[in-house]
Amino acid sequence: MAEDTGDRRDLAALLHPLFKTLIAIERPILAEHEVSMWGYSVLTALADGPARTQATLAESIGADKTRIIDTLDELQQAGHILREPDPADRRARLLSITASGARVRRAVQAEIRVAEDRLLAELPAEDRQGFLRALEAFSSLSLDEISTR
Amino acid sequence: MAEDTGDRRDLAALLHPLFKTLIAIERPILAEHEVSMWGYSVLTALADGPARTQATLAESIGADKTRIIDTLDELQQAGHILREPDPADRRARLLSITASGARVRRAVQAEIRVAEDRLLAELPAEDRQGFLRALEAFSSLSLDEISTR
DNA sequence: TATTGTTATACTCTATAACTATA
DNA sequence: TATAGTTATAGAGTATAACAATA
Repeated sequence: MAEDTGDRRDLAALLHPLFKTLIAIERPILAEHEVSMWGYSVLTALADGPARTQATLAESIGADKTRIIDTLDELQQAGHILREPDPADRRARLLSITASGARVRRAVQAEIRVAEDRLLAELPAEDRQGFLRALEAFSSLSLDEISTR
Repeated sequence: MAEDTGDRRDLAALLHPLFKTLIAIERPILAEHEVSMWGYSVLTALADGPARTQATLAESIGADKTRIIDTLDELQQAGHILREPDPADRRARLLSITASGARVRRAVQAEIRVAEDRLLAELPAEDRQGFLRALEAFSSLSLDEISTR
């Protein structure tokens, strides 16, 4: 059986151009729909269900609670999210996605998907499969724990 | 044959935590050897051969010529690179790696490799192979052209 | 006049701490 | 006093333009 002890460049160095390419693919699509990267991230999180506080929402997308405030302001002003004080604890803000927000998120994701598929089509089919499976496998790992071990 | 038209998250979103993990793996190793991320990148580029100008070196590692100047200062002061005016064109600086620089680069890369292998070991063997092969395949693509098409 | 390297400046992101309002 | 949200500030990283030396 072949093992992976051969020569290769650092994974970060290999991944970096790919990552930059993916960001470059997303940027114009997001701009066209007038949503920021963080805004899209928030919409994606809220599409799975409402959030009870801004802090938990921030944490779920790997952001700081102070960093998403402008994002929430924008999304609210655009009518993409609801953001209302929790009657049970008026310190907290209940966050949920609106029909408009859901529509934008779906449109953005669909366009990103098309562009990504065009990129993946450059790969041999078997490598493409392996790549996607490995990404799924990684995403089910708890990378935070691993890196600080 | 199974095609990859199933549901999945955006590739950038899938890649981001992995990329962050890889950076987190590299950071303490680089710190221990007192080299910055850009410094390591420069050493890696020069390990393949000298550079005729700073601008071409910068471009080869995806940086701006103005951005690597402090890095080159540090590497030179640490004795990791040689940086001397080209006798044939005294505007340009000939850049090459020293024995010390090569030693540091090898040590850093070896340690990074060990840590990365530990991470990859969390994946099923077949996914690991597919992942590495896909990365190699991507790196031989001209991603810059693709993203701006 | 063009090119190489350098410096200066501004702009974006991010991290931290301090503040307010509720509890 | 503790917590949720907000604001202010500073720092790192980056991009751009202007500058000095050489061609």
